[in-house]
Amino acid sequence: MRVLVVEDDQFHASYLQDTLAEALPEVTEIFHASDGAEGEEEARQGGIEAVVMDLQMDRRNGIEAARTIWAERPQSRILFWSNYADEAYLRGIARIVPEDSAYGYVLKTASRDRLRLALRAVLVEGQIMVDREIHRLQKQGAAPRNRLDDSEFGVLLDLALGLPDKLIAERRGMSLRTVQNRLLSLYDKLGVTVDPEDEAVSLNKRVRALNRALVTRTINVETLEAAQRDLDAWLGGRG
Amino acid sequence: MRVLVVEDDQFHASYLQDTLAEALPEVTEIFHASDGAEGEEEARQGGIEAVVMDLQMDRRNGIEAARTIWAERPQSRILFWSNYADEAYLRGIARIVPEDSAYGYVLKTASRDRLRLALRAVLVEGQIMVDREIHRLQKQGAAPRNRLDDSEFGVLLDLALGLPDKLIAERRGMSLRTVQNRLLSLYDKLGVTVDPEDEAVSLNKRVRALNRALVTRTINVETLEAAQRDLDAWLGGRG
DNA sequence: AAATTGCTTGCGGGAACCCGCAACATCTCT
DNA sequence: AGAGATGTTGCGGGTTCCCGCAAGCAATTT
Repeated sequence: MRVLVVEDDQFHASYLQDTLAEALPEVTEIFHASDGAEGEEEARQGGIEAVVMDLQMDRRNGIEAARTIWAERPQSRILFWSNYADEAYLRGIARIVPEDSAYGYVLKTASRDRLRLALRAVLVEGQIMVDREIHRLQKQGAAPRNRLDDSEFGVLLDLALGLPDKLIAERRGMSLRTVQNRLLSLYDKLGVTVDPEDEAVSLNKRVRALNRALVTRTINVETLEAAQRDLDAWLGGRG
Repeated sequence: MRVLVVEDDQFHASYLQDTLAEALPEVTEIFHASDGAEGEEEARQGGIEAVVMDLQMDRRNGIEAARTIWAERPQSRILFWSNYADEAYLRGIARIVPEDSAYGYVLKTASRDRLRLALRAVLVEGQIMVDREIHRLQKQGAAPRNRLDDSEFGVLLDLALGLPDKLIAERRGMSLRTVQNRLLSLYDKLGVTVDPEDEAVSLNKRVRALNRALVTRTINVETLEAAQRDLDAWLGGRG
């Protein structure tokens, strides 16, 4: 089996390669790329179907790279391996994973044993495996009705880009008032409230919503950058 | 010499320790902490005056840890060692470094040689040393008049927290209109413009400003969290 | 069939924001 | 001392935003 490691940190890369070689005897060759663009290229060249992918990388991040790899070879097995358990990454991945592909998500802080297990489960056995830490994150939101649905999340992204209500409405095919309703529930779920204590401080809701979404790790800067590209594309096919 | 390494990534930590031991013969003991709070504690215990400090850490980040270390022992020599060249970190550091302390800033992508050099220059020789990559960042802003001055940066933080003009004015001791002027120059410098091309899209300036500040790495999420704490303190002492 | 619940949409008004205009106050340069 | 250059402040008005209110529509319950 030929495995591609996409990881820009040299220490993590070599650790991964060591663990791979040691834990999976069926691995015959290990390729390496140090950013997303290079990773796509390598995957294409090598006819690779098993990938371990870092998420934060400079030129092109792991999610984008995974998207094109899956677009070209949907049966590829990809194990994501990241420092953070941001919900933003989960949404990004959930959005691009093909119908029945194998993938996994492990934190870099996981023990070597857990990494070995994930490597075997995803790359060899073709299972789906998500780190417990992360799964917890998904659930916790569900309890206090804090979880955003897709439509709210979309509006959040548009808001975060700075679009005015009118444009959001046009883009999402909703009426102005409906967009505003979405915003209201967003404010609610993100905890943008008029604290009964600090009655005095009334905040700018829009900015506050973006702020909260960031500090709760609902979105991150990379999400913003990706959303901006989508927006530009949409504006292009319209103006 | 006793050196403290504050770094939550185990690989980076052991790489640092190796390099330290090998490059600085005058090092007699190496202590290790894996987050800021622990780092402060260790520094206190060990009577440490030379520190290598990661910036992104969970419980308490490097800047905050450095602040308390310097508060307790201003002559401490601290080498910051980080993945990113965010302007936000530079400002954070510039804000807390005591009058004539030795410090340095090296990127994790720097070569081993450069790291060795920085270790010696800062920890042993007591020099100030900033990675070329980062220095470039500071300059580049200066050319096209993009650089924010301190007063603008303060207003940016308040804006990012969601404060309305009136409160910003009160907090910064400026008139309402002056705050708005600051905002105007902020919008200008951050590139929040009405693109003559896309005349159609008029954006929400405030949100857009925060968005731009984030993607240009002028501020980051940790900045936001720190600013929030400051704000809470200020609100507390006001009633 | 009627009632309940949930979502969308229009209307309207108060608040906040953006910003041109103009009057001053400082500081600098000649 | 006089002429700019730069920064602060008040005023006024056009926008956008926030959101209560109520009417309409669909799905589910009783």
